[in-house]
Amino acid sequence: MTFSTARAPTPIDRPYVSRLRLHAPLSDDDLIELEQHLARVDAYPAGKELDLTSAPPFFVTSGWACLSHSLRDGRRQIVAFLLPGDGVGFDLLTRMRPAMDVTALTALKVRHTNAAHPQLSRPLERALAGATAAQHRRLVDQVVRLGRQTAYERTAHLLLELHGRLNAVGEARPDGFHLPVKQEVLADVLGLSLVHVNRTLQQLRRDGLIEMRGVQVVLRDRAGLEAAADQSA
Amino acid sequence: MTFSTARAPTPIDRPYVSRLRLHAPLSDDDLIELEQHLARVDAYPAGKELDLTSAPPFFVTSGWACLSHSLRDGRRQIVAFLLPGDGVGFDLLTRMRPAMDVTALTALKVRHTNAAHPQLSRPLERALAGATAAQHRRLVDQVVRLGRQTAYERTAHLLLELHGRLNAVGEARPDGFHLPVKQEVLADVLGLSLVHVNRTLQQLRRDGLIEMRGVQVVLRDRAGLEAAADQSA
DNA sequence: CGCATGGTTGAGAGGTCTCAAGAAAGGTGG
DNA sequence: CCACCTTTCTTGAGACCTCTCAACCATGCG
Repeated sequence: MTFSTARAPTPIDRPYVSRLRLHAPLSDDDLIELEQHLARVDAYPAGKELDLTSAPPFFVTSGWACLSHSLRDGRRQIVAFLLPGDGVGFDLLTRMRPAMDVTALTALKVRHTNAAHPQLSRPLERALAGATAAQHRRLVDQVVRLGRQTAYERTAHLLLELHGRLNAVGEARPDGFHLPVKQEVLADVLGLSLVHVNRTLQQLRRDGLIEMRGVQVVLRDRAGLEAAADQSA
Repeated sequence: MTFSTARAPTPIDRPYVSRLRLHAPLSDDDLIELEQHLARVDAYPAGKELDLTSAPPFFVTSGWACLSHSLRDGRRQIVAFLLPGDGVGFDLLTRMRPAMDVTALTALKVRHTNAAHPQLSRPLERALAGATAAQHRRLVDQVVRLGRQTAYERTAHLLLELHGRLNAVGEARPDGFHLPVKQEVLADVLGLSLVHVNRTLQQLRRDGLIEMRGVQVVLRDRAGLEAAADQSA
């Protein structure tokens, strides 16, 4: 993956473009401007914790990361997944330092802005604000999942969320996606134990809602999943 | 409660001033400017749902409200409490409309800005951003509570959060505060059943951590509560 | 081939839920 | 000021969901 050409960015190489375009139309000029604000590329191995204290905002260009908080006794809650195309450090939530860890869940590549507060054009700002709003909406979803849904419902809902997000940046198949994290990580997102995540996934499989071949997830019955995920008022 | 005098605002009448001053120093001129942006006062009875679709941002001046989401089958999750001094609609989170309800939990008074996007001075903007950041931090706390803490821990943590927030706007005693909501509401915030909230509060009482005389909560053993609330990494 | 890692299974314990009823508190009209 | 009614809190008992502990299996890799 290379970032040397500023023109004609392709969605594949630039997931953040796909992501931003969901929230506001961006002209070629906007994209060129965006590229000019982007500089340094960093890569991290899976498991590496990122230090955000002094780093400018960045976009995830490939791989998965997470925002998490750990309790004294080792319990960990993943607050949000950071997927390709996601911006980190642009908003107050992801710039929040104290007591929040950002960890690479897989091999991770990120692309930093060259300034802490890049001065962006209106459309870019609007797109970024839209992406931030979407992130906040997902955080609310996460609260509802953890507070009021069963393991089965939570899992169905999360799988749908992940598929939707990956699909938006061209990283999903129409009916499935690559899930590159251990069940332990799913447990930490879902607020469940590893064992129960395993059993819940099996139940979803037995019910014909999903299929899992290794790290590949197939959403076999989307309507069923959506019914299980509930969450609509 | 009157809002007619623009000068010499007192923290009691203007909880949002206390709140904002936590996050940035504000001069008298800043406060005068703020007052000029504030207009209409609305009052709502307990239980009333607020319509944010077309309303400009506002501050809660007295009473409690909440941001919540309900599932089809009636389960409700309160995402955040809105206490006196809290701003609503200034940031992306609380401006978020679809599928989020804002409900008055007690008799409520709010003070609207007269514009949807008031143009504020630097210090005011900084203070508002700080308040928003604090709100996001609390949302993360909420995720951790719901995902990884026991009923006992959640409850202790919430009581400390509420005391801290009320204290910051002068609505708490040093060792306690007025808790104007039913246990059912606490249940919906804590992701627990009403019955279990009741039992958990009793356990906290039996352990000598708190005291509850009607709606008055006394934090009898702050160190014990903090230990129980854990959540520090 | 053997180890390491991650997934799967079983069994029992524990936390939390639901249902249901009884006590306390608060408000209202006589 | 009391009687009554409603709301809220409290308590009990059993069911259920999820957890922990502890193996065992599958896969991949040196």
